[in-house]
Amino acid sequence: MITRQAVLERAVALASRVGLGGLTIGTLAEDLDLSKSGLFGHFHSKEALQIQVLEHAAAKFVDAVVRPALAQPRGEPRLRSLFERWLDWARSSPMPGGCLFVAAATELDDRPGPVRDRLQQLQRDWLGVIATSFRKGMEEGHFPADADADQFAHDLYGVMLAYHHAHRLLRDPKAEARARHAFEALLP
Amino acid sequence: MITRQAVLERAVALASRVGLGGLTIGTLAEDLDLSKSGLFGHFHSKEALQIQVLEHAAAKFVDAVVRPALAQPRGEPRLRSLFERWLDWARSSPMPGGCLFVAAATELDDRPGPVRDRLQQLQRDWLGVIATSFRKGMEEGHFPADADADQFAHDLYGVMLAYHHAHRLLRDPKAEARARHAFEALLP
DNA sequence: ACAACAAACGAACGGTCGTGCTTTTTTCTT
DNA sequence: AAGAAAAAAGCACGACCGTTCGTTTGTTGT
Repeated sequence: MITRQAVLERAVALASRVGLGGLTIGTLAEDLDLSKSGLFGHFHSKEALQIQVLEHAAAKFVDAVVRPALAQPRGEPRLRSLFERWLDWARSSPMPGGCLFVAAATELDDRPGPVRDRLQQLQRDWLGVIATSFRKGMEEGHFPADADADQFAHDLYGVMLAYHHAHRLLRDPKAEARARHAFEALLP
Repeated sequence: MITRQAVLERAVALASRVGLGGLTIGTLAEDLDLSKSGLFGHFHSKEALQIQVLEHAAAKFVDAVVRPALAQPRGEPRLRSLFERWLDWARSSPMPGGCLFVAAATELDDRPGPVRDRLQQLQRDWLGVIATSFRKGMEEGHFPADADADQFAHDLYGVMLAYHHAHRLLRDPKAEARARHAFEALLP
């Protein structure tokens, strides 16, 4: 018997390469040495599978990026940790095709439905984590009191997206250095 | 008879919504009131269609963004024009699903082949246009002499990607204001 | 030992995919 | 107006899609 966790683990890896839409029940089943119908029984529709893939990836993301960063001192060190751990995440072996959320964002941005809705919320949450961290930094006096935390979160995510683009599509060896440079320039 | 230009026009619009992979010969044919095989005859494989869609979109991009901006005075005004026209482009009616290149970038970043190669080159060219414009600005004395033009191009594209994400996935009404704010903060 | 249960299977369904063939229709040239 | 060339249509193919169904297998509880 195969555990649901193991299925989702493989599914996340696969979806990071081919997208949530390109993730197919047949190939995923074959990948797990399972019959199509046997796998299908675990979830009861492809849409349900996609959503659970998102949830699983989100849980992994919290474990790999958010929670460890929260262990850092609030303010700038915590923000820096969030950023560095996101870079690791986007290159980590369980995500061989790059960050699943980045791929899904452009894939689903025009396809209404529960999957898109869930992704939207997850991304809002992520931006919220960044903005909240920044606000804590303002309270600590690390950043000017009139700074805009939501704008910072937006801009920082832009740095991450630019890294993803340079690293994965352009295969630019300088991508990481560029991202770090952009991060430093962003801190007020 | 239907002109190749008209076919590609629709194909670009369709692909901007469903991606280059999601663009299907059947739906495109139906969309054009054409038989599948009749349409297929124009191109001789799906891959060829995808590449020509990229080429057509690139030609439109040059017309809508690059060429008009080159008519502006070199340096900062030209960069500003590039940026503003890119914002228009990403919202323009012929691209109802957002910028095709942004969608294709995450879709193809893990799928080797001629389509990916072509897209890679087009994106390098685009970053090159930005960097060159920035260098002209340095010559004009608009920017510090020790600035890094390639880094600027990378960062500016990050601003654009963040806008795309906020506007299209999150449907954030402030996306445009955020993008403009980020642009101003980026200019050295 | 036996019954209850869930997990996995194999086969099949209606669809759609990309891609070849052959035939009809339209367009262009003389 | 006639014939050549190009465009579109029609049809069929094998492959894969998500999904359903009935059956087999293996585990668990009594």
